[in-house]
Amino acid sequence: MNSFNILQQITSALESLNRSERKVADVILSDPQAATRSSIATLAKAAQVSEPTVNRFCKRFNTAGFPDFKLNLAQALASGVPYVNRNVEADDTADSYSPKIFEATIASLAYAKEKISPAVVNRAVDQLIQAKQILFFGLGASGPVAQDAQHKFFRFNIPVAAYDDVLMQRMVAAASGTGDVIVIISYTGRTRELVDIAELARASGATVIGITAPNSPLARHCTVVLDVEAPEDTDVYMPMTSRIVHLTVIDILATGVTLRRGPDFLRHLKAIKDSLKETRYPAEPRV
Amino acid sequence: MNSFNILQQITSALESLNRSERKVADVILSDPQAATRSSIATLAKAAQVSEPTVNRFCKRFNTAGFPDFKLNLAQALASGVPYVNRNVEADDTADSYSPKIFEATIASLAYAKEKISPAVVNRAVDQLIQAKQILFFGLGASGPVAQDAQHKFFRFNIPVAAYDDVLMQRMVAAASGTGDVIVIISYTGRTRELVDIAELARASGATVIGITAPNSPLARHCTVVLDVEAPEDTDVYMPMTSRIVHLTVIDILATGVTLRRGPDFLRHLKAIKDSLKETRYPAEPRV
DNA sequence: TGGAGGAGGTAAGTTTCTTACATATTTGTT
DNA sequence: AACAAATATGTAAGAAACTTACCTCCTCCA
Repeated sequence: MNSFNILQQITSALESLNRSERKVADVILSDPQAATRSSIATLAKAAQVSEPTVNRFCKRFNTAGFPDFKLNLAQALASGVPYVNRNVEADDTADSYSPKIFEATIASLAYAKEKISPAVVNRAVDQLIQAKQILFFGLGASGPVAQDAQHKFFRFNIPVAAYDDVLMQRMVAAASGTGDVIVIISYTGRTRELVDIAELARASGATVIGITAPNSPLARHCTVVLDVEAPEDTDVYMPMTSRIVHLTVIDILATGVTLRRGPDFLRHLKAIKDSLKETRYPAEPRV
Repeated sequence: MNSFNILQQITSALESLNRSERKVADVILSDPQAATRSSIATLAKAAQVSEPTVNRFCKRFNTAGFPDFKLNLAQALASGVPYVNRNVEADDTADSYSPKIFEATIASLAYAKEKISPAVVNRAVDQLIQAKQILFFGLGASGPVAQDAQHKFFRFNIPVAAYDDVLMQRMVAAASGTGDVIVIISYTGRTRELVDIAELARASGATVIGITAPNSPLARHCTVVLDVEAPEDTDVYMPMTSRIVHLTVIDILATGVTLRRGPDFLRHLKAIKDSLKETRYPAEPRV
């Protein structure tokens, strides 16, 4: 991977640049989009430095030269990953905070996309496909994620349930056994109760799949861990992007299970979907 | 905007290209990433055509020339928007379906980001901030979304509830009145029951905010409609990306309400968050 | 079968980028 | 304070990349 987002690199290196390079950086940051379209001569003139200075600037950021630099810049801009501090600020209006929230969400998905290990996904799907019963556990903001997962997996006609309170989770974990798969969803992986419950479930012989932070206490008690790294806490004291990544991981698991089931199974899903038709107003013709 | 995604344009224009240009297109599509790094000479050689042919190819796609073309290409690649048919296929493995799912999710968020109207967000926040009581309604896959919203808005110490079954929704809608805000979440906007419920709620004097498809039957009965356009049904008979967009819209509404409440309120949120500390294992030092 | 029009190539010209080298500026040392 | 060393920046030439103008060849139709 492309050593993530050259714009951020520039921003964070600003202090350590010397005078001329600083001028170049300022010009680029003031309008990165324009920078991608301009020639080295234009940019040098705008920054009031010589062309080789711009070239050296590019090399400092591990690019082959100016054209390569522009390419990286273009990609950084297109990736939707914000380059300056794009946290929501107290004086933001709807114009500014809604794109910020979309961007932050997109950025964490892009990050998770790179980080997720297909091998681990496969192992999780292996377990799910063999399960006699699947149980989804989540607390707080992860409660609805567990519900959502139940809603998805219910269609596989395997017994499936979701629990969002500690007492039920504990009882169910204790009562579980070989062939049961418990999927625990936790952003931090540091909720004591859930760690206990994972331990309990393992002791009873159940398989535990964790959708949680890598190397967390919870992760250590799981049979399979789907790492979802906890990004910095950019939101206003509420879990926002994390649960969306969790949901996407659930989608991936559901897709994995669907594909393993093969084409006959797709027909079964279609039947379920069709059964909803009558509850709906007919679709209107597209304009 | 950049007349979205040059790779898709190339793919769809494939048929209409003449022999040499077709060769160029093939080389580019076979490894677009490589194309962004190569010179016009390299690419011409790879496609076994002359350099001007490549140049003409670029101009055909409304770019100024080869460098500009490469820039567009780089952005298309980085945007995460898939360029070929990136639907999950029956023979996909975890290597291929997990990135596809991430990409599809990112693409719908990117789309929604452009489509959402800050003015409408503002009107929705206006309603929510004045609400005596907020109620979130969702059925099926939108049930968990409503739960999630409840979980978020609960922190605002306004009375808030979520309902995911039709009977309760109907009763609550009938019992509602002025000052109550009902947020109805529906992907299609064509579920008969929910349309009835919206009508009922309006008749009782409640404000109805819809997070649903534009111009749908449901949308017509709402006080404020947050459009979330229904993308083509790319997933395997399950709602996937739609509910993630809905959740993000909820995040935006919650953020809007938080900001309107002002700085004192942030302290209140922090207190709630801190209250969870004791239920956790301490964070481990970062490596 | 010949001519018109399009497709594609050649080669020269132009722009853009890079390198080598020279000059200036800063920093540290005595 | 003054000099040396290291670093920073610019100049100019050369190389690479890109574009344009023009020419040839092929195809298709009368």
